[in-house]
Amino acid sequence: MATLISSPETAGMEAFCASLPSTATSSKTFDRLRKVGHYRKLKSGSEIRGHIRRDRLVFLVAGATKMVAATANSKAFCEHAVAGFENPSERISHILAFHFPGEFITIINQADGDVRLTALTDAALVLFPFDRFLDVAQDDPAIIRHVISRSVQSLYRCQARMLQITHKSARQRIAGFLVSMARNLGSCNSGSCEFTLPMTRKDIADSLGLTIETVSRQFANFTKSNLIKTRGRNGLLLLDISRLQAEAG
Amino acid sequence: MATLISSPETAGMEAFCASLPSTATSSKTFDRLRKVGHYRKLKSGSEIRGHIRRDRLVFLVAGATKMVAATANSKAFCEHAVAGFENPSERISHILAFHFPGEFITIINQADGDVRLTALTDAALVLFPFDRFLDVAQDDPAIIRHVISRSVQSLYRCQARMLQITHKSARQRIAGFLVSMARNLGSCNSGSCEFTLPMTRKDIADSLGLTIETVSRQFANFTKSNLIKTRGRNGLLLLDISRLQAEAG
DNA sequence: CGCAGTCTTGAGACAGATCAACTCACGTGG
DNA sequence: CCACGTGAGTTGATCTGTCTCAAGACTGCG
Repeated sequence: MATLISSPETAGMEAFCASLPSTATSSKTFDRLRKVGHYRKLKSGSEIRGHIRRDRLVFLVAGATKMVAATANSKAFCEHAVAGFENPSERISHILAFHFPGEFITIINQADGDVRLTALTDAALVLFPFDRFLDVAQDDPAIIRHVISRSVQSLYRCQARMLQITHKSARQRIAGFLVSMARNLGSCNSGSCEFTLPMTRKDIADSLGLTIETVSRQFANFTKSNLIKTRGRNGLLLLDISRLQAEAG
Repeated sequence: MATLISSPETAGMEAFCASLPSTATSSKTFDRLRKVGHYRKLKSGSEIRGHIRRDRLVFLVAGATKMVAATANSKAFCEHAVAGFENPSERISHILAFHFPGEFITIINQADGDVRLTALTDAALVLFPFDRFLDVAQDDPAIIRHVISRSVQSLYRCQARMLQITHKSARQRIAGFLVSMARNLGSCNSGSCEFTLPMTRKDIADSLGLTIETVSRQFANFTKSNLIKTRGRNGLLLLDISRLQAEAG
């Protein structure tokens, strides 16, 4: 059990295995999963493309990522070439989710969906070809259930977010976003909490279906209401999470 | 193989089994699934509550259903008592999805999510306790993969819908909705198509994040544009699905 | 220190929500 | 079979929140 000081790679795999339910029968399964998985580091801003041939299951070890979807008509994306040449059609991009350490991410290779996983900070992940992962997981009831359970939870969260986006005001959406970030980045559910946002205003806007201007205005409003304080560009101090929670509705 | 004339119940189970991938090994699995599943008819308007103890997997044999989510603050729903006593807070309800024959539906028992499955028409379904379904499916690689694949697809569709709802105009959303209904209710992807909508304008509005008035106005607009014709309250004739598809963007 | 890009702030426009009145479809009971 | 009532749907007038366009301020990097 006591592991020797391990290489980053091994450490990543260990983190992944630790997140799975540990059953008596599964140490062999873990070994097999280690062989199928591929450890990888991702520099901030770099990405995994959606046009991969096979579906992938990704375990996020460290850092933060976003999943970006481009709609069909805005497909004429520049290839991220010079970085910052804002194509007007880029306005129509959308962030499906942010991810934090310990999460499973499913990248599926759907016809129209040009989906990309982009690192918001330097990140470490373990990549599995989906079918090969299943080949191994098949033999371990606990693991396969874990994967199904995660998948169902993702669906549930997606639906909850849909509710949020559809029937809530900009102020409510931002409040909800901040509470969620407090949980993910500051591990707090109440009181006050300080952390650094890994994403830009545009990322926030794109994930909530708003514009950067509206996001900025709401940050200003919350500051006026003494609910938050901004620290430079990305630093953030939430003063009363419970009240923010209430604002989110 | 040649089945005797079967009771409705048996027919329902057969329809369910037929939807699964048929592998050589699985006839025994089917028998076991039949034992775990519970066939049930649902009268139009009646529902399966979310406060069930265990997660459920539901297979829709016939009819149409909607999955309704009530947000936390509108929890003071009247218990559907006299049916039609419109509580003002009912405005804040949302339809997560419509379902049509052949679909798998997952009802999860989440803390805040007061989720209900309601029949839009008389419907027939097969209910499985999720964990018992998995107990059986576990032994059949093809089936467990099928379930995972369906689940992942649901997630994908949810994300696609999120895109739709977030960045599209009312006209685009309705166009997309109509095309989708043509596929589900009329089995057509192009040309013209006639069918009866099983849901009300309010259902449509709630599923697209609009108001009934806006939905109504868009129907009127499409009629003026010679894209659709309404036949009474629920009858609908789509005149040019391709053009509607284009309108959806 | 200066530049580039992000973020903030303001003024105006517009899509869709809201409020309100009206019409119509459909089922019920005479 | 038709008259009637009720809830669904339509249509119109107005209002509001968010987007859009535009200018300016700040961060953080080279």
